[in-house]
Amino acid sequence: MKSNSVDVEPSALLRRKLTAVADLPVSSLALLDQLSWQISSIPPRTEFVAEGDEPSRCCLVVDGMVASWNYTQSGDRQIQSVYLPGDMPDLMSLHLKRMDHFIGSISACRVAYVSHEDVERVCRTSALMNGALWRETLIDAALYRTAIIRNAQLDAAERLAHFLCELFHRFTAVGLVHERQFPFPLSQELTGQVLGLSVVSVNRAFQTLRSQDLIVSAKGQIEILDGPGLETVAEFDPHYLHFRD
Amino acid sequence: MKSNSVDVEPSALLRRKLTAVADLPVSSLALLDQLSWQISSIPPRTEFVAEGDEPSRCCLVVDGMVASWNYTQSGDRQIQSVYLPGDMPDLMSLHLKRMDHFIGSISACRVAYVSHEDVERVCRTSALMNGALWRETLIDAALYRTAIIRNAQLDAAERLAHFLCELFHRFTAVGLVHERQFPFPLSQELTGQVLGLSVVSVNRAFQTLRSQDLIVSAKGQIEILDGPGLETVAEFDPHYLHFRD
DNA sequence: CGACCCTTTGAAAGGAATCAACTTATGTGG
DNA sequence: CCACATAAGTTGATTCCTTTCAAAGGGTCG
Repeated sequence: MKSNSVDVEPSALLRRKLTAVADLPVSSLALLDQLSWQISSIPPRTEFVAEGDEPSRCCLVVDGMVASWNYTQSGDRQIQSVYLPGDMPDLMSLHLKRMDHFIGSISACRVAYVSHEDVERVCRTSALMNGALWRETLIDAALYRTAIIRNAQLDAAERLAHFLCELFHRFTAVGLVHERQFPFPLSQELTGQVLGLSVVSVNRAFQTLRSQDLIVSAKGQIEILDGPGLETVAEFDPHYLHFRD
Repeated sequence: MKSNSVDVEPSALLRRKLTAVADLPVSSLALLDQLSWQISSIPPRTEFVAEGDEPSRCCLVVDGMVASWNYTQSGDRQIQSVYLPGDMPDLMSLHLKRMDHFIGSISACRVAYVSHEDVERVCRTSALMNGALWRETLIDAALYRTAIIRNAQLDAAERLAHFLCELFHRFTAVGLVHERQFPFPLSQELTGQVLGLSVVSVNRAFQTLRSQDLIVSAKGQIEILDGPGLETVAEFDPHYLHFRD
Protein backbone atom coordinates (compact mmCIF):
# COMPACT_ATOMS: atom_id res chain seq x y z
CA MET A 1 0.00 0.00 0.00
CA LYS A 2 1.49 3.25 -1.09
CA SER A 3 1.22 6.28 1.15
CA ASN A 4 1.61 10.00 0.81
CA SER A 5 2.36 10.57 4.44
CA VAL A 6 5.84 10.40 5.83
CA ASP A 7 7.50 9.60 9.08
CA VAL A 8 5.62 11.60 11.66
CA GLU A 9 8.67 12.13 13.82
CA PRO A 10 9.61 15.74 13.00
CA SER A 11 13.28 15.41 13.88
CA ALA A 12 13.64 12.41 11.59
CA LEU A 13 11.85 14.21 8.80
CA LEU A 14 14.06 17.25 9.16
CA ARG A 15 17.14 15.04 9.28
CA ARG A 16 16.09 13.50 6.00
CA LYS A 17 15.54 16.87 4.42
CA LEU A 18 18.86 18.31 5.55
CA THR A 19 20.63 15.20 4.34
CA ALA A 20 19.14 15.59 0.88
CA VAL A 21 21.22 18.70 0.45
CA ALA A 22 24.47 18.11 2.32
CA ASP A 23 26.40 15.32 3.92
CA LEU A 24 26.23 15.99 7.64
CA PRO A 25 27.99 13.86 10.23
CA VAL A 26 25.88 11.74 12.55
CA SER A 27 27.13 13.71 15.52
CA SER A 28 25.60 16.91 14.20
CA LEU A 29 22.36 15.30 13.09
CA ALA A 30 21.95 13.84 16.56
CA LEU A 31 21.46 17.37 17.83
CA LEU A 32 18.09 17.42 16.12
CA ASP A 33 16.83 15.01 18.74
CA GLN A 34 17.20 17.80 21.28
CA LEU A 35 14.49 19.81 19.54
CA SER A 36 11.13 19.77 21.23
CA TRP A 37 8.26 19.66 18.74
CA GLN A 38 4.60 20.40 19.13
CA ILE A 39 2.42 18.93 16.43
CA SER A 40 -0.66 20.76 15.22
CA SER A 41 -3.32 19.79 12.68
CA ILE A 42 -4.45 22.54 10.36
CA PRO A 43 -7.55 22.55 8.14
CA PRO A 44 -7.24 23.32 4.44
CA ARG A 45 -6.83 26.96 3.39
CA THR A 46 -6.10 28.34 6.79
CA GLU A 47 -3.74 31.21 7.45
CA PHE A 48 -1.70 30.40 10.51
CA VAL A 49 1.00 33.06 10.30
CA ALA A 50 0.11 36.61 9.30
CA GLU A 51 2.05 39.55 7.95
CA GLY A 52 3.17 41.69 10.87
CA ASP A 53 3.43 38.75 13.25
CA GLU A 54 6.57 38.35 15.31
CA PRO A 55 6.74 34.59 15.83
CA SER A 56 8.73 33.04 18.64
CA ARG A 57 8.71 29.64 16.99
CA CYS A 58 9.23 28.05 13.58
CA CYS A 59 7.16 25.38 11.93
CA LEU A 60 8.08 22.29 10.00
CA VAL A 61 5.63 20.88 7.48
CA VAL A 62 4.95 17.27 8.45
CA ASP A 63 2.09 16.51 6.15
CA GLY A 64 0.20 18.27 3.38
CA MET A 65 1.08 21.42 1.51
CA VAL A 66 1.72 24.89 2.86
CA ALA A 67 2.22 28.16 1.01
CA SER A 68 3.30 31.74 1.61
CA TRP A 69 1.53 34.68 0.02
CA ASN A 70 0.72 38.35 0.05
CA TYR A 71 -2.29 40.40 -0.98
CA THR A 72 -2.54 43.32 -3.35
CA GLN A 73 -4.71 46.30 -2.53
CA SER A 74 -7.44 44.92 -4.75
CA GLY A 75 -7.44 41.81 -2.58
CA ASP A 76 -5.80 39.49 -5.09
CA ARG A 77 -3.55 36.90 -3.58
CA GLN A 78 -0.10 36.14 -4.95
CA ILE A 79 1.51 32.95 -3.73
CA GLN A 80 5.29 33.26 -3.43
CA SER A 81 6.19 29.69 -2.74
CA VAL A 82 4.78 26.35 -1.68
CA TYR A 83 6.24 24.16 1.05
CA LEU A 84 6.26 20.38 1.22
CA PRO A 85 6.79 17.96 4.09
CA GLY A 86 10.28 18.57 5.48
CA ASP A 87 10.24 22.27 4.62
CA MET A 88 10.29 25.02 7.21
CA PRO A 89 8.22 27.88 5.73
CA ASP A 90 9.02 30.44 8.40
CA LEU A 91 12.56 29.49 9.30
CA MET A 92 13.41 33.03 8.29
CA SER A 93 11.52 34.32 11.33
CA LEU A 94 14.52 33.19 13.34
CA HIS A 95 16.40 36.27 12.16
CA LEU A 96 13.75 38.50 10.62
CA LYS A 97 11.57 39.45 13.54
CA ARG A 98 8.59 40.73 11.60
CA MET A 99 6.79 38.58 9.05
CA ASP A 100 6.44 40.34 5.70
CA HIS A 101 4.01 37.78 4.31
CA PHE A 102 1.33 35.27 5.25
CA ILE A 103 1.71 31.54 5.66
CA GLY A 104 -1.14 29.08 5.45
CA SER A 105 -2.24 25.63 4.48
CA ILE A 106 -3.28 24.59 0.98
CA SER A 107 -4.49 21.13 1.89
CA ALA A 108 -5.28 19.81 5.32
CA CYS A 109 -1.90 19.39 6.94
CA ARG A 110 0.08 18.85 10.07
CA VAL A 111 2.89 21.11 11.14
CA ALA A 112 5.36 20.72 13.98
CA TYR A 113 6.34 23.80 15.94
CA VAL A 114 9.74 24.29 17.51
CA SER A 115 10.76 27.30 19.58
CA HIS A 116 13.31 29.77 18.30
CA GLU A 117 15.24 29.09 21.49
CA ASP A 118 15.60 25.42 20.65
CA VAL A 119 16.76 26.15 17.13
CA GLU A 120 19.18 28.80 18.29
CA ARG A 121 20.66 26.42 20.81
CA VAL A 122 21.31 23.87 18.10
CA CYS A 123 22.89 26.55 15.90
CA ARG A 124 25.16 27.71 18.70
CA THR A 125 26.17 24.16 19.51
CA SER A 126 27.07 23.11 16.00
CA ALA A 127 28.51 25.25 13.25
CA LEU A 128 27.53 22.50 10.82
CA MET A 129 23.90 22.54 11.85
CA ASN A 130 23.95 26.31 11.80
CA GLY A 131 25.21 26.09 8.25
CA ALA A 132 22.69 23.45 7.29
CA LEU A 133 19.73 25.53 8.44
CA TRP A 134 21.13 28.66 6.89
CA ARG A 135 21.49 26.68 3.69
CA GLU A 136 17.82 25.73 3.85
CA THR A 137 16.88 29.40 3.79
CA LEU A 138 19.30 29.96 0.92
CA ILE A 139 17.63 27.23 -1.09
CA ASP A 140 14.29 28.87 -0.47
CA ALA A 141 15.85 32.02 -1.88
CA ALA A 142 17.03 30.06 -4.92
CA LEU A 143 13.45 28.91 -5.47
CA TYR A 144 12.26 32.51 -5.32
CA ARG A 145 14.91 33.58 -7.83
CA THR A 146 13.81 30.84 -10.15
CA ALA A 147 10.17 31.84 -9.77
CA ILE A 148 11.13 35.32 -10.94
CA ILE A 149 12.66 33.87 -14.07
CA ARG A 150 9.85 31.41 -14.62
CA ASN A 151 7.16 34.06 -14.45
CA ALA A 152 9.03 36.55 -16.57
CA GLN A 153 10.38 34.34 -19.32
CA LEU A 154 7.98 31.46 -19.86
CA ASP A 155 4.49 31.40 -21.32
CA ALA A 156 1.56 29.81 -19.51
CA ALA A 157 2.12 26.16 -20.44
CA GLU A 158 5.88 26.39 -19.95
CA ARG A 159 5.40 27.99 -16.57
CA LEU A 160 3.10 25.25 -15.43
CA ALA A 161 5.49 22.62 -16.77
CA HIS A 162 8.36 24.21 -14.88
CA PHE A 163 6.39 24.31 -11.65
CA LEU A 164 5.44 20.65 -12.00
CA CYS A 165 9.06 19.69 -12.67
CA GLU A 166 10.08 21.52 -9.51
CA LEU A 167 7.44 19.77 -7.45
CA PHE A 168 8.39 16.41 -8.90
CA HIS A 169 12.01 16.84 -7.86
CA ARG A 170 11.17 18.22 -4.43
CA PHE A 171 8.63 15.50 -3.69
CA THR A 172 11.13 12.93 -4.88
CA ALA A 173 13.70 14.24 -2.40
CA VAL A 174 11.38 13.52 0.52
CA GLY A 175 10.21 10.18 -0.83
CA LEU A 176 6.66 11.19 -1.69
CA VAL A 177 6.68 10.19 -5.34
CA HIS A 178 5.15 6.81 -6.10
CA GLU A 179 4.94 5.53 -9.65
CA ARG A 180 5.77 8.97 -11.02
CA GLN A 181 2.80 10.43 -9.15
CA PHE A 182 2.86 13.12 -6.50
CA PRO A 183 0.24 15.07 -4.53
CA PHE A 184 -1.12 18.20 -6.13
CA PRO A 185 -3.72 19.72 -3.80
CA LEU A 186 -3.76 23.10 -5.55
CA SER A 187 -6.93 24.08 -7.37
CA GLN A 188 -6.43 25.71 -10.74
CA GLU A 189 -7.33 28.98 -9.07
CA LEU A 190 -4.47 28.59 -6.58
CA THR A 191 -2.11 27.34 -9.26
CA GLY A 192 -2.82 30.59 -11.04
CA GLN A 193 -1.88 32.51 -7.91
CA VAL A 194 1.45 30.70 -7.88
CA LEU A 195 2.22 31.23 -11.54
CA GLY A 196 0.75 34.69 -11.98
CA LEU A 197 -1.95 33.45 -14.35
CA SER A 198 -5.73 33.55 -14.47
CA VAL A 199 -7.74 30.39 -13.84
CA VAL A 200 -8.66 30.24 -17.48
CA SER A 201 -5.04 30.29 -18.56
CA VAL A 202 -4.11 27.62 -16.06
CA ASN A 203 -6.89 25.44 -17.33
CA ARG A 204 -5.68 25.81 -20.88
CA ALA A 205 -2.08 25.23 -19.85
CA PHE A 206 -3.11 21.94 -18.27
CA GLN A 207 -4.89 20.99 -21.46
CA THR A 208 -1.81 21.76 -23.47
CA LEU A 209 0.43 19.57 -21.32
CA ARG A 210 -2.13 16.77 -21.26
CA SER A 211 -2.63 16.88 -25.00
CA GLN A 212 1.11 16.43 -25.46
CA ASP A 213 0.97 13.36 -23.23
CA LEU A 214 3.37 14.94 -20.76
CA ILE A 215 1.20 14.65 -17.66
CA VAL A 216 -2.02 13.24 -16.32
CA SER A 217 -3.86 14.97 -13.52
CA ALA A 218 -6.55 13.43 -11.40
CA LYS A 219 -7.82 13.47 -7.86
CA GLY A 220 -5.31 15.87 -6.43
CA GLN A 221 -2.41 13.95 -7.94
CA ILE A 222 -0.16 14.61 -10.91
CA GLU A 223 1.39 11.80 -12.87
CA ILE A 224 4.41 12.58 -15.00
CA LEU A 225 4.15 10.62 -18.24
CA ASP A 226 7.19 12.08 -19.95
CA GLY A 227 9.68 13.64 -17.56
CA PRO A 228 12.33 14.55 -20.11
CA GLY A 229 9.68 15.97 -22.40
CA LEU A 230 8.25 18.07 -19.60
CA GLU A 231 11.68 19.34 -18.63
CA THR A 232 12.41 20.27 -22.23
CA VAL A 233 9.21 22.27 -22.50
CA ALA A 234 10.00 24.00 -19.21
CA GLU A 235 13.70 24.58 -19.91
CA PHE A 236 14.09 22.98 -16.49
CA ASP A 237 17.52 22.73 -14.89
CA PRO A 238 17.34 21.20 -11.40
CA HIS A 239 20.65 22.68 -10.28
CA TYR A 240 18.90 25.50 -8.47
CA LEU A 241 17.37 22.99 -6.04
CA HIS A 242 20.88 22.19 -4.82
CA PHE A 243 20.17 18.55 -4.10
CA ARG A 244 23.10 16.21 -3.80
CA ASP A 245 23.65 13.79 -6.70
CA MET B 1 30.11 68.92 -3.43
CA LYS B 2 27.84 65.93 -3.40
CA SER B 3 29.22 62.53 -4.13
CA ASN B 4 27.86 59.16 -5.06
CA SER B 5 30.80 57.23 -3.71
CA VAL B 6 30.97 56.01 -0.16
CA ASP B 7 33.58 55.20 2.39
CA VAL B 8 36.07 52.98 0.61
CA GLU B 9 36.87 51.01 3.72
CA PRO B 10 34.90 47.79 3.16
CA SER B 11 34.57 46.88 6.83
CA ALA B 12 33.14 50.29 7.63
CA LEU B 13 30.72 50.05 4.73
CA LEU B 14 29.56 46.62 5.81
CA ARG B 15 29.20 47.82 9.39
CA ARG B 16 26.96 50.61 8.19
CA LYS B 17 24.86 48.19 6.17
CA LEU B 18 24.42 45.69 8.97
CA THR B 19 23.53 48.47 11.36
CA ALA B 20 20.76 49.67 9.07
CA VAL B 21 18.90 46.46 9.79
CA ALA B 22 19.71 45.54 13.39
CA ASP B 23 21.24 47.04 16.48
CA LEU B 24 24.51 45.22 16.99
CA PRO B 25 26.84 45.85 19.92
CA VAL B 26 30.17 47.51 19.25
CA SER B 27 31.98 44.40 20.44
CA SER B 28 30.47 42.33 17.64
CA LEU B 29 30.93 44.97 14.97
CA ALA B 30 34.58 45.21 15.90
CA LEU B 31 35.02 41.70 14.55
CA LEU B 32 34.56 43.08 11.05
CA ASP B 33 37.97 44.68 11.34
CA GLN B 34 39.45 41.20 11.31
CA LEU B 35 38.25 40.67 7.76
CA SER B 36 40.89 40.96 5.11
CA TRP B 37 39.60 42.63 1.95
CA GLN B 38 40.96 42.75 -1.54
CA ILE B 39 39.59 45.55 -3.67
CA SER B 40 39.04 45.06 -7.38
CA SER B 41 37.86 47.47 -10.07
CA ILE B 42 35.42 46.05 -12.57
CA PRO B 43 34.42 47.56 -15.93
CA PRO B 44 30.74 48.03 -16.77
CA ARG B 45 28.73 45.02 -17.91
CA THR B 46 31.23 42.43 -16.90
CA GLU B 47 30.33 39.01 -15.55
CA PHE B 48 32.66 38.20 -12.70
CA VAL B 49 30.92 35.18 -11.18
CA ALA B 50 29.42 32.51 -13.43
CA GLU B 51 26.79 29.82 -12.98
CA GLY B 52 28.55 26.62 -11.99
CA ASP B 53 31.38 28.40 -10.21
CA GLU B 54 32.31 27.28 -6.72
CA PRO B 55 33.67 30.46 -5.18
CA SER B 56 35.98 30.42 -2.18
CA ARG B 57 35.34 34.07 -1.43
CA CYS B 58 32.47 36.54 -1.23
CA CYS B 59 32.33 40.04 -2.58
CA LEU B 60 31.02 43.29 -1.16
CA VAL B 61 29.88 46.02 -3.50
CA VAL B 62 31.91 49.12 -2.67
CA ASP B 63 30.95 51.32 -5.56
CA GLY B 64 28.60 51.14 -8.53
CA MET B 65 25.80 48.71 -9.23
CA VAL B 66 25.96 44.93 -9.50
CA ALA B 67 23.28 42.45 -10.60
CA SER B 68 22.59 38.75 -10.70
CA TRP B 69 20.97 37.05 -13.66
CA ASN B 70 20.35 33.93 -15.65
CA TYR B 71 19.89 33.17 -19.32
CA THR B 72 17.08 31.38 -21.09
CA GLN B 73 17.79 28.95 -23.88
CA SER B 74 17.02 31.62 -26.43
CA GLY B 75 19.77 33.70 -24.86
CA ASP B 76 17.52 36.25 -23.17
CA ARG B 77 18.81 37.52 -19.89
CA GLN B 78 16.62 37.83 -16.81
CA ILE B 79 17.99 39.91 -13.97
CA GLN B 80 16.96 38.58 -10.58
CA SER B 81 18.19 41.37 -8.37
CA VAL B 82 20.45 44.39 -8.26
CA TYR B 83 23.00 45.08 -5.55
CA LEU B 84 24.10 48.45 -4.22
CA PRO B 85 27.14 49.53 -2.24
CA GLY B 86 27.13 47.64 1.05
CA ASP B 87 25.41 44.58 -0.44
CA MET B 88 27.08 41.18 -0.73
CA PRO B 89 25.68 39.61 -3.92
CA ASP B 90 27.21 36.18 -3.45
CA LEU B 91 27.11 35.85 0.32
CA MET B 92 25.02 32.77 -0.33
CA SER B 93 28.08 31.03 -1.79
CA LEU B 94 29.22 30.64 1.80
CA HIS B 95 26.76 27.77 2.17
CA LEU B 96 25.67 26.93 -1.35
CA LYS B 97 28.80 25.62 -2.98
CA ARG B 98 27.70 25.87 -6.56
CA MET B 99 26.49 29.15 -8.08
CA ASP B 100 23.12 28.77 -9.78
CA HIS B 101 23.29 32.18 -11.45
CA PHE B 102 25.66 34.80 -12.82
CA ILE B 103 26.84 37.96 -11.11
CA GLY B 104 28.20 40.96 -12.92
CA SER B 105 28.55 44.69 -12.98
CA ILE B 106 25.96 47.08 -14.39
CA SER B 107 28.05 50.21 -14.12
CA ALA B 108 31.78 50.46 -13.57
CA CYS B 109 32.24 49.44 -9.98
CA ARG B 110 34.58 48.37 -7.26
CA VAL B 111 34.06 45.25 -5.21
CA ALA B 112 35.93 44.03 -2.17
CA TYR B 113 36.63 40.32 -1.87
CA VAL B 114 36.81 38.49 1.43
CA SER B 115 37.60 34.80 1.81
CA HIS B 116 34.98 32.34 3.01
CA GLU B 117 37.43 31.39 5.75
CA ASP B 118 37.47 34.91 7.11
CA VAL B 119 33.70 35.17 7.11
CA GLU B 120 33.29 31.75 8.68
CA ARG B 121 35.71 32.68 11.43
CA VAL B 122 33.66 35.76 12.26
CA CYS B 123 30.46 33.67 12.25
CA ARG B 124 31.98 31.11 14.59
CA THR B 125 33.28 33.79 16.91
CA SER B 126 30.06 35.71 17.29
CA ALA B 127 26.52 34.36 17.23
CA LEU B 128 25.34 37.93 16.70
CA MET B 129 27.46 38.45 13.61
CA ASN B 130 26.43 35.04 12.36
CA GLY B 131 22.84 36.12 12.75
CA ALA B 132 23.45 39.48 11.13
CA LEU B 133 24.97 37.94 8.00
CA TRP B 134 22.29 35.27 7.86
CA ARG B 135 19.75 38.07 8.09
CA GLU B 136 21.34 39.81 5.12
CA THR B 137 20.68 36.74 2.99
CA LEU B 138 17.13 36.60 4.34
CA ILE B 139 16.52 40.17 3.28
CA ASP B 140 17.78 39.30 -0.18
CA ALA B 141 15.19 36.54 -0.16
CA ALA B 142 12.52 39.05 0.86
CA LEU B 143 13.50 41.18 -2.12
CA TYR B 144 13.11 38.16 -4.40
CA ARG B 145 9.69 37.39 -2.94
CA THR B 146 8.63 40.94 -3.57
CA ALA B 147 9.92 40.79 -7.12
CA ILE B 148 7.67 37.80 -7.71
CA ILE B 149 4.67 39.79 -6.57
CA ARG B 150 5.72 42.92 -8.41
CA ASN B 151 6.11 41.14 -11.72
CA ALA B 152 2.94 39.10 -11.36
CA GLN B 153 0.53 41.71 -10.04
CA LEU B 154 1.55 45.11 -11.37
CA ASP B 155 1.38 46.52 -14.88
CA ALA B 156 4.38 48.07 -16.59
CA ALA B 157 4.27 51.56 -15.06
CA GLU B 158 3.41 50.26 -11.60
CA ARG B 159 6.27 47.77 -11.78
CA LEU B 160 8.75 50.46 -12.68
CA ALA B 161 7.40 52.70 -9.93
CA HIS B 162 7.78 49.91 -7.40
CA PHE B 163 11.33 49.20 -8.48
CA LEU B 164 12.24 52.88 -8.18
CA CYS B 165 10.69 53.07 -4.72
CA GLU B 166 12.77 50.10 -3.66
CA LEU B 167 15.95 51.64 -4.99
CA PHE B 168 15.16 54.95 -3.33
CA HIS B 169 14.82 53.29 0.07
CA ARG B 170 17.88 51.10 -0.36
CA PHE B 171 20.08 53.94 -1.57
CA THR B 172 18.81 56.07 1.30
CA ALA B 173 19.89 53.39 3.78
CA VAL B 174 23.50 53.64 2.60
CA GLY B 175 23.48 57.41 2.33
CA LEU B 176 23.62 57.67 -1.44
CA VAL B 177 20.54 59.81 -1.94
CA HIS B 178 21.20 63.52 -2.38
CA GLU B 179 18.36 65.95 -2.96
CA ARG B 180 15.99 63.10 -3.70
CA GLN B 181 18.30 61.84 -6.45
CA PHE B 182 20.01 58.50 -6.70
CA PRO B 183 22.18 56.72 -9.29
CA PHE B 184 20.37 54.75 -11.96
CA PRO B 185 22.96 53.24 -14.29
CA LEU B 186 20.55 50.77 -15.89
CA SER B 187 19.68 51.29 -19.55
CA GLN B 188 16.03 50.82 -20.44
CA GLU B 189 17.03 47.50 -21.95
CA LEU B 190 18.47 46.31 -18.63
CA THR B 191 15.56 47.77 -16.71
CA GLY B 192 13.34 45.59 -18.86
CA GLN B 193 15.41 42.57 -17.91
CA VAL B 194 14.80 43.38 -14.26
CA LEU B 195 11.08 43.94 -14.61
CA GLY B 196 10.29 41.31 -17.22
CA LEU B 197 9.32 43.91 -19.81
CA SER B 198 10.42 44.81 -23.32
CA VAL B 199 12.45 47.96 -23.94
CA VAL B 200 9.47 49.56 -25.57
CA SER B 201 7.29 48.96 -22.53
CA VAL B 202 9.94 50.30 -20.21
CA ASN B 203 10.22 53.41 -22.31
CA ARG B 204 6.48 53.96 -22.16
CA ALA B 205 6.41 53.26 -18.44
CA PHE B 206 9.02 55.97 -17.91
CA GLN B 207 6.94 58.35 -19.95
CA THR B 208 3.89 57.56 -17.86
CA LEU B 209 5.68 58.27 -14.59
CA ARG B 210 7.28 61.41 -15.97
CA SER B 211 4.00 62.73 -17.34
CA GLN B 212 2.48 62.35 -13.89
CA ASP B 213 5.33 64.41 -12.45
CA LEU B 214 6.40 61.56 -10.22
CA ILE B 215 10.02 61.32 -11.35
CA VAL B 216 12.64 62.95 -13.51
CA SER B 217 15.37 60.88 -15.11
CA ALA B 218 18.57 62.25 -16.53
CA LYS B 219 22.20 61.34 -16.87
CA GLY B 220 22.05 58.04 -15.07
CA GLN B 221 20.22 59.54 -12.13
CA ILE B 222 16.61 59.40 -10.99
CA GLU B 223 15.02 62.23 -9.08
CA ILE B 224 11.89 61.51 -7.10
CA LEU B 225 9.50 64.43 -7.44
CA ASP B 226 6.58 62.92 -5.58
CA GLY B 227 7.55 60.09 -3.26
CA PRO B 228 4.13 59.46 -1.75
CA GLY B 229 2.54 59.59 -5.19
CA LEU B 230 5.04 57.10 -6.55
CA GLU B 231 4.48 54.76 -3.62
CA THR B 232 0.75 54.96 -4.12
CA VAL B 233 1.04 54.04 -7.78
CA ALA B 234 3.33 51.15 -6.86
CA GLU B 235 1.35 49.95 -3.84
CA PHE B 236 4.72 50.14 -2.15
CA ASP B 237 5.13 48.98 1.44
CA PRO B 238 8.75 49.22 2.62
CA HIS B 239 8.33 46.68 5.40
CA TYR B 240 9.85 43.95 3.26
CA LEU B 241 13.17 45.78 3.31
CA HIS B 242 13.33 45.21 7.07
CA PHE B 243 15.13 48.44 7.83
CA ARG B 244 15.04 49.71 11.36
CA ASP B 245 12.93 52.83 12.13
C1' DC C 1 -31.43 16.66 -4.41
C1' DG C 2 -29.57 20.99 -4.21
C1' DA C 3 -25.68 23.92 -2.83
C1' DC C 4 -21.17 24.64 -3.63
C1' DC C 5 -16.75 24.37 -5.57
C1' DC C 6 -14.01 23.35 -9.31
C1' DT C 7 -13.26 22.69 -14.12
C1' DT C 8 -14.16 23.72 -18.79
C1' DT C 9 -15.52 26.43 -22.89
C1' DG C 10 -16.48 30.50 -25.95
C1' DA C 11 -16.10 35.23 -27.20
C1' DA C 12 -14.42 39.79 -26.62
C1' DA C 13 -11.13 43.25 -24.76
C1' DG C 14 -6.60 44.70 -23.42
C1' DG C 15 -1.79 45.10 -22.32
C1' DA C 16 2.58 44.00 -23.79
C1' DA C 17 5.65 42.06 -27.40
C1' DT C 18 7.28 42.54 -31.76
C1' DC C 19 8.70 44.80 -35.89
C1' DA C 20 10.55 48.67 -38.00
C1' DA C 21 12.13 53.13 -38.28
C1' DC C 22 13.71 57.42 -36.65
C1' DT C 23 15.90 60.55 -33.31
C1' DT C 24 19.08 61.72 -29.94
C1' DA C 25 23.46 61.16 -27.40
C1' DT C 26 28.22 59.57 -27.01
C1' DG C 27 32.55 58.76 -28.87
C1' DT C 28 36.44 58.11 -32.16
C1' DG C 29 39.49 59.26 -35.71
C1' DG C 30 40.70 61.80 -39.67
C1' DC D 1 35.98 70.37 -35.75
C1' DC D 2 33.47 67.63 -38.54
C1' DA D 3 32.43 62.67 -40.45
C1' DC D 4 31.16 58.66 -39.07
C1' DA D 5 30.04 54.76 -35.97
C1' DT D 6 27.72 53.09 -32.14
C1' DA D 7 24.65 52.90 -28.24
C1' DA D 8 20.47 54.51 -26.15
C1' DG D 9 16.04 56.50 -26.29
C1' DT D 10 11.56 57.32 -28.79
C1' DT D 11 7.56 56.49 -31.78
C1' DG D 12 3.87 54.10 -34.54
C1' DA D 13 1.57 50.02 -36.29
C1' DT D 14 0.56 45.29 -35.92
C1' DT D 15 0.31 40.79 -33.72
C1' DC D 16 -0.23 37.81 -29.97
C1' DC D 17 -1.02 35.97 -25.49
C1' DT D 18 -3.53 36.50 -21.52
C1' DT D 19 -7.26 38.52 -19.06
C1' DT D 20 -11.85 39.31 -18.42
C1' DC D 21 -16.62 38.24 -18.75
C1' DA D 22 -20.13 34.95 -18.96
C1' DA D 23 -22.00 30.55 -18.67
C1' DA D 24 -22.24 25.67 -18.88
C1' DG D 25 -20.78 21.06 -17.12
C1' DG D 26 -19.09 17.88 -13.44
C1' DG D 27 -18.14 16.19 -8.98
C1' DT D 28 -18.81 16.10 -3.85
C1' DC D 29 -21.33 16.24 0.39
C1' DG D 30 -24.62 17.37 3.78
